[in-house]
Amino acid sequence: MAYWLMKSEPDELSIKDLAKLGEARWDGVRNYQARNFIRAMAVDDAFFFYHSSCPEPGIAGIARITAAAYPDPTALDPQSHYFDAKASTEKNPWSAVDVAHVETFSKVLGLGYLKQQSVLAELPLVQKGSRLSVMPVTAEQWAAVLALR
DNA sequence: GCCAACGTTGGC
DNA sequence: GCCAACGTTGGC
Repeated sequence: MAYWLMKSEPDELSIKDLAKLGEARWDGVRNYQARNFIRAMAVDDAFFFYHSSCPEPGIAGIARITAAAYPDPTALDPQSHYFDAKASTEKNPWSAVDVAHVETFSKVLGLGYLKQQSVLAELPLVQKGSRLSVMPVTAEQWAAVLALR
């Protein structure tokens, strides 16, 4: 089992939204590096749910993968914000996974706080200029963040 | 709203 | 293949 971190704008999907829904499709990833990580995910992999572009950026909880990567339908939907005119049913370069809520942290672990943790120094999230929205997390990093809850 | 940093596009 | 211009991300 592998560990990951994925960013979501809480205006679009927050950890509370996911808790209410139980399960959701994680779509709209439009970056090849992030997509490759999406494709490497397996059912029951866990990930940190990160809130980005919001008043309190940080890790808000945990979710898990319930369906491995499949073609992202939003790329084919002209009504979607994530529509990609170059994508087709036969050739859709984008992938989505299904996810389920596991845990909402009692407090958001803020980005500034995470940056203070030396054990997380290698995590792209805390590195200057990194905009990667899906990234792998090592077992050591995973355990370290759990201990901060 | 600002802006640094990155990714993508497209001319050559 | 290079690289300038542009668009996007995301913290502040």
